[in-house]
Amino acid sequence: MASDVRGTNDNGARTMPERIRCRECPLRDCTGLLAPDEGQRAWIEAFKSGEARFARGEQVLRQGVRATRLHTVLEGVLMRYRLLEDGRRQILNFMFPGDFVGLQSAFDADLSHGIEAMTDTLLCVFPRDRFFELALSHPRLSFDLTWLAAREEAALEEHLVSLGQRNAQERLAYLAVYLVGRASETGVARDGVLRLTVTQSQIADMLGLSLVHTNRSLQALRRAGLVDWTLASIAVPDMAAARHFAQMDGDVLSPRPYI
Amino acid sequence: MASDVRGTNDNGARTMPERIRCRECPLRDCTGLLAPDEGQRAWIEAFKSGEARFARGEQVLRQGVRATRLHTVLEGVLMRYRLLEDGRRQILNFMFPGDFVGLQSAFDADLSHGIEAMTDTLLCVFPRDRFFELALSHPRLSFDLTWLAAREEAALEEHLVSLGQRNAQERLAYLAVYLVGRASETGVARDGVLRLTVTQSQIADMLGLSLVHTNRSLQALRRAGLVDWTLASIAVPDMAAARHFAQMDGDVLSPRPYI
DNA sequence: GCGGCGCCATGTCAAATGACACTGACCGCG
DNA sequence: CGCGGTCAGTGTCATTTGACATGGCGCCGC
Repeated sequence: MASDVRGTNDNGARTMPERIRCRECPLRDCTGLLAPDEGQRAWIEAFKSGEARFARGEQVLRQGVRATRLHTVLEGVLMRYRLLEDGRRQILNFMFPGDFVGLQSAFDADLSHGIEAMTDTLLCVFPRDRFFELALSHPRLSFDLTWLAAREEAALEEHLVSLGQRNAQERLAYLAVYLVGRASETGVARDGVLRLTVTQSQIADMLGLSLVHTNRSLQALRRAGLVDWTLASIAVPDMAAARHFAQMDGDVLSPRPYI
Repeated sequence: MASDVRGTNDNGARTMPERIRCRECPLRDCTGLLAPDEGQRAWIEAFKSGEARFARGEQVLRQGVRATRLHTVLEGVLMRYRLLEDGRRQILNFMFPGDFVGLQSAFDADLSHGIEAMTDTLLCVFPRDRFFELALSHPRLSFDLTWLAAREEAALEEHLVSLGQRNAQERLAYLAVYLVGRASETGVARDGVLRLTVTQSQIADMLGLSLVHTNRSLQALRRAGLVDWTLASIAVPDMAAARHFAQMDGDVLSPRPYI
């Protein structure tokens, strides 16, 4: 990777001039994603300003600052979180390949959340300045963004149901199913196993549980054979059973567009 | 109202032929809203198919069915909720004048949530069929929808932070501040008092608390002088104090566009 | 090999929250 | 007027969840 370095952005991450052509986009063959047609690809290619890499643990966007870039995840997994003044942290969602990162910063002044890489990550970079222009001149693009925003909204709603109505074990089962599902869609996981390093502290901060209680509840789920979640991987041996345990109704997955 | 009845939709609500011209839209002078310009107004007027009224307690859209209409709230307050199979209910958000109702149904098959009127309500009705066509031919409209979706997303994130990180009293204070704020923006409340009938059971279902605990925590807040929330009204005597108590940082309110 | 660090695990106790049963106020209705 | 329904409020007790303290284990740098 070191040989790729051509510059450094404000976060210290490696930024590279555009190298991947959209027609060779790593997302193009992903089963869960709906590749843009040739016309759209041309607009996107014109919009794209380059790529950026981040290592696990690095901050992609910081809460409270005004971002100048928009991103699409090409490879890797990220998380979006919100910090309270006294240090409490709420993880809002996880982002997988194809997700559009930073829509909020396209509209708003300061970012109300931060974004951190959970794995080494490759992002497609767009300049914020041209977003307006592009969205207004390319309705299809704008439409797809609306679609993505609606999807994200639906995911947040699910999380909200979890935090509001499910107990600790149900939340954990829900989150495991959600993550493995998202990862499978996007080619990051297969066979109900997701190799991703998530600490129990991150799980706790996502689900509104204490660290200790998260630990105990994870063990209970493991003993029950529903979810086997270790530091480096999430395994859901029986998806249907886990979904039923967490009271998740069938949510139909339609392929997502991406920018 | 009875004299206005011209037809009945599948929910039993009164539907009327279009009577309000967009240029006389009740939203046009609302301080928190950004009225469309003349060009946009023309598209919207062409898109609009009529109006609908609902009384408090009526279901506007039912969870699990495919909706055929999209709405903009003209007058009144609604709530969006999600039911689990065993009867648990999570209230996801409240909708105020200017909000676009049913974006999800523009994309997805079945609705993952229901919508219920909290007050008597007047909605602007759009046919779902033409949504695609219109969004693709009018980028500005599509752009505004993205904007609205991003806003809704931000609200859900706030709620998520509440459920995940705040204790019962903080949640209640947060919700009171949120509701009074939204209502003030949209002209429904003034002077930190919102006259809106919300039962403690609804509050509990929004905040993931039991009914009893909601009751006790409300009383504690009342004794502390932070929030006075009764069946028919929500009063926040000192907004700054309540915001601080709930650890809400300043969120800047920019006027919302509407369709 | 040693110390420090990050993470998981566990024991004990306390606090927050929920379940259940009941009361009283209010209101619309016949 | 009584009746049933809805809703706020309370008392008591159970359960869930959190706080704090501690130990173990693998990893890494020195």
